[in-house]
Amino acid sequence: MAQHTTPTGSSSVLDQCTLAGDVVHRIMHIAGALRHYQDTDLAQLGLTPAAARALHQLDPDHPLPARDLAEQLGCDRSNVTALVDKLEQAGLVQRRTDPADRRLKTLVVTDTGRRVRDEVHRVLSDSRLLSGLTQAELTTLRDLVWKVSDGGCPEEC
Amino acid sequence: MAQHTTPTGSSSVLDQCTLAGDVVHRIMHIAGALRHYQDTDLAQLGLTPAAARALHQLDPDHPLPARDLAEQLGCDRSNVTALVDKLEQAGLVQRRTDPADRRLKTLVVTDTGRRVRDEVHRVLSDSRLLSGLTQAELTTLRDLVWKVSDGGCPEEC
DNA sequence: TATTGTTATACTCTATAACTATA
DNA sequence: TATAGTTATAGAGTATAACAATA
Repeated sequence: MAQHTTPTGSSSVLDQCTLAGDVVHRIMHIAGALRHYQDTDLAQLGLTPAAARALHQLDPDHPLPARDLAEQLGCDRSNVTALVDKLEQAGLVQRRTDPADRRLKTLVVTDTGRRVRDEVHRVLSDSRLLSGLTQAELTTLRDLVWKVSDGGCPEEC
Repeated sequence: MAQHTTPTGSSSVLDQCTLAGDVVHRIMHIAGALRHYQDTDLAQLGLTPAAARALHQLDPDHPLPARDLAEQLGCDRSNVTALVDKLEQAGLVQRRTDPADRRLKTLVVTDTGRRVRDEVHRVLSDSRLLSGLTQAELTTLRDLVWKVSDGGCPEEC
């Protein structure tokens, strides 16, 4: 890290308490707690967080080339190799060379992988942290987070 | 990772669409996007994410022993050493041995550190992702996330 | 030539264990 | 003996660059 000199006249204003900034801080705090619970539970399934999320992204009914998994995970192709290595060694995924384009290796979820993936999904959907909200509050919160993440209509699900 | 055998009779039920589970997924998605923006902006300040968050935790007006910073960051003492090394090399923080207990080293934020910390705070409060919400929706969202994170009353801030 | 998957390599973040200097 | 900070080390995650096989 380089020696730091004073940036252009930054004010010392502490706008800690803007409404939106406060929401951002709280969301990050909640997400951190959620991730902590998730990672602990994923470890009990014998999976590292990244491997579990890779398995979760795979669709058992529509095998995917590794390139596409990398894109879905938002990481480089080179990382997928190690993740799939782990999943393959655990018997959850199989690599199959695509006969139509032998450069591609499609990732097939095994029967065991299917079951573990369901458990991973359960872990990633665990909502014990939201248990303090009423059903009405949950619905309101869902609509708001959907609006933020711009995911379309909640009814589609 | 160990060879995986079938766990106890797990159902193949796809409860992807429970209300609360959906909210959890969305929160994680939003938090990931927020973190992506934050880490990019923090890098432009010449700071790694962890170093920036360490600086952010420090109170310029109330120097803190490294042990307490570790606790606030939720990580081990041993990691704080490297983080503070970076901050000290960047001229943002100084280590001072506590004369009352020479085992302690208190972390003093320099004048430059104060200014950079303000910028870090601005980055961590950046709410461009929430710009699609009305003021009323923001207020509702704040109340809900406060209730989830059980942080007390919003008015205190 | 361009693309896929792989390998080699490096950096960040985090944890554990052992060491030191203080108390 | 107990605690604070440090060091050494290891694992996980992610990135870039170069390579072999294939298109």
